[in-house]
Amino acid sequence: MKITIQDLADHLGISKGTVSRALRGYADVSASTVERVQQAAKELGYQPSAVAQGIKTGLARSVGLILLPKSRAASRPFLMQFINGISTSIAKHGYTLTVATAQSDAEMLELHRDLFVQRKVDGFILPRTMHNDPRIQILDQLKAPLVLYGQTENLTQYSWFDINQVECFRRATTRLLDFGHRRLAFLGGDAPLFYNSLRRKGVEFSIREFDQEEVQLQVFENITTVADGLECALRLLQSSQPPTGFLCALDLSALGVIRAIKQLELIPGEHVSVIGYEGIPEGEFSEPSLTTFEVDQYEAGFQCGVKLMQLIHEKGAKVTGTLTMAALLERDSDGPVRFNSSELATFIRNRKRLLSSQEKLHRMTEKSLRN
Amino acid sequence: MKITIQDLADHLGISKGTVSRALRGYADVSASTVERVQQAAKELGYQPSAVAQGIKTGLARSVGLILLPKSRAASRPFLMQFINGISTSIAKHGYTLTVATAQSDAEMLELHRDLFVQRKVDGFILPRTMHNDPRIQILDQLKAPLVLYGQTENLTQYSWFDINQVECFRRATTRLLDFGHRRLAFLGGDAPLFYNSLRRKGVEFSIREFDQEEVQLQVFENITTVADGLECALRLLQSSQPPTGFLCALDLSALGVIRAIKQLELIPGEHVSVIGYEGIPEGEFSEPSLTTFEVDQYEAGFQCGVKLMQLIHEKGAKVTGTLTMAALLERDSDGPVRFNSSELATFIRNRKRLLSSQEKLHRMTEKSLRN
DNA sequence: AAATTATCCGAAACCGGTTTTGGTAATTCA
DNA sequence: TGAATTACCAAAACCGGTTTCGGATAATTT
Repeated sequence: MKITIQDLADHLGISKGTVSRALRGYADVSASTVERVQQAAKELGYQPSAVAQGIKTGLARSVGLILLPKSRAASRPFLMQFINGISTSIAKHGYTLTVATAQSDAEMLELHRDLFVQRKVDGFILPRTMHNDPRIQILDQLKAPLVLYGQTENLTQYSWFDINQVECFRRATTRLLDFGHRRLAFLGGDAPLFYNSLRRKGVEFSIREFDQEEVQLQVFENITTVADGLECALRLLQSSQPPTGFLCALDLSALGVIRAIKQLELIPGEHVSVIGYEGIPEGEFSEPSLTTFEVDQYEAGFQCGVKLMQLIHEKGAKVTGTLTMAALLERDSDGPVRFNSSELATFIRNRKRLLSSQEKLHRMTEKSLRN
Repeated sequence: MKITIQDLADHLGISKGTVSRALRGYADVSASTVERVQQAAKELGYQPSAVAQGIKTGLARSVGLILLPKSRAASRPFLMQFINGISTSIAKHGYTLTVATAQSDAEMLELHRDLFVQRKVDGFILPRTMHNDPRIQILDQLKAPLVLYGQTENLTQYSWFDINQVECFRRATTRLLDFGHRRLAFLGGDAPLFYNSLRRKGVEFSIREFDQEEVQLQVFENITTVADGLECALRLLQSSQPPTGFLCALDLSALGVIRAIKQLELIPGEHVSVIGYEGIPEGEFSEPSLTTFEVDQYEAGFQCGVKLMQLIHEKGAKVTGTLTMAALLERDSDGPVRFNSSELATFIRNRKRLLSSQEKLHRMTEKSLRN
């Protein structure tokens, strides 16, 4: 069924070495022979086995991407686009993407080692970089080419691609400060991941630049889901000194904050401001729509793929780092401060007290409308 | 750097054939030699090259999954879990998952052919089955093992896994009918995909079973996003005979419908009922929470992987089909009918007229609360 | 003790390619 | 016209494994 190079050679009455050299573009094959071979290859549908090629070249023509789907619920909305970017860029070199999942950190490290030692992949893309990322240590030992999606320590030794998240959060924070907010909360994401400290750093930079002592910042970590954001914001807003502005490391937690604000009968973007990061589609349709930074995950994957191809193919290629900016989507979940923290606290307390009377009013309205 | 079987043989002072037979568990190797070889392999970190193994066995030990990320915005929230399921089940056989993306239907078909002919994969998992799926035709010609995630024509010839979507939508529809809804809308998804006709069929089955003539159904297709659902529902609800119950092929469009209902100042689950399908996380946190069917994408991927491994490894393995049920999450977006279609139409018209007066009232309330 | 059988392993063939080597025929050059 | 290139291709080695084959040794059987 599957046609081999020997079949093709027999069919043409020439040696398989010549067939190979013809297809690989060696100079010592006559133009006419090259023509005949290519023609026959097309007719018979011959394509060399990547497996057999790999044995001599030492390359598997595949790059590895290992994912850690911690909880079953964890959905990564942009995985598709990230994969698409990688796949598109490496396809130009005849490469494919090998994806595997690990259920624990230990298994993840083992998988990296095994895939490379078994020569199933020629290199790796490492998403979600951690502090002192253990994957890097292992792959360094094996001298495996790698590209980081995200930053880490010792950045000059590796190729990497990242969004300038420090700058994003500096800008987001300055935006809220310019709006007049003085009491802010930063809801950080996964603490062990490097991005988290970058985003936090951006917030702190901005506040330091602003150098007005009255600015206050509360920092939280591991707020990664809508539920987390909802719970955290509810608690903060009902405290004696609620923040009037929320900087969220993740859109998901920002959506939770918006929900909390609405749950307290406040208006997001008016009474309390929220800014997210990532640009998930739900942010566009939430009420109000979410001010956030739009990250182009396709581009991220594409660039990582390009860099990895360089490392693998260009001998003596130097490692490169790239930092790009995400676009700020100025939408409706933030705006000029209306109450300062104390006023907001009072407002929320009163709201609560009068909630029942308002409900009564609302029910009256309902009834009058129905009749 | 990388240690080969020859290195290992030299180190032990035996032939590489014996090393190979020892590691592959042949009977004609003494227990002591097997022990020595395994020990040395572990010490030296030897693992056979999958590439070199593949040339003799003819297997790449990888399965293909080709994705079509039509638009850049298309996020598949459950891709991660689906991949996780596949990867986990095939890892038991030493297999990995090769993922590639195509930008057009033609490129997708080409990719299937190329990956198999180049022996980069031993078989495929085909998600999102279509009517007369062209992928199947191509892979049949190549005699490539395949497993469908979803159904299609000629089902007895292939291994497949699917949710019983007919039954899900039959149940959802009967639920609305039992709630007293008599005017229904079905918002279908991607028309060319097979699932769409199944879900519609379930709705129609239920209505036929119910055999009351006064039940009316409107059917729409290609409603795949929140925006689509919002737009479609807004239009329908403002018509002269609005549906009181919406059956949505996708959670995303159901969320759009909920938004439309709220936009018209109606209460989802009271004035209008909505049922979705898929179980995306946002459905749990929407207001009201979305009644929907929860699909276990991990399990789907896992079963597809298991079936494909059977086809590849068990000679003469028979194809198998599996149909499972998704769990109905009874949440708050549906309930007993309150108005029939005509009443609802009147209600919506009046609402609109009185909206300004209500707003006035609302602003008054606001003011009184603030003071 | 001789013949037979098991046990174990080395040697070699093989998988499907790539790359090197070497030889023949056609050209070019002196 | 003879020598030196050049152009082209067959043959063979090689990549890192697996698998077959056959032989030497040890263990049984007769």
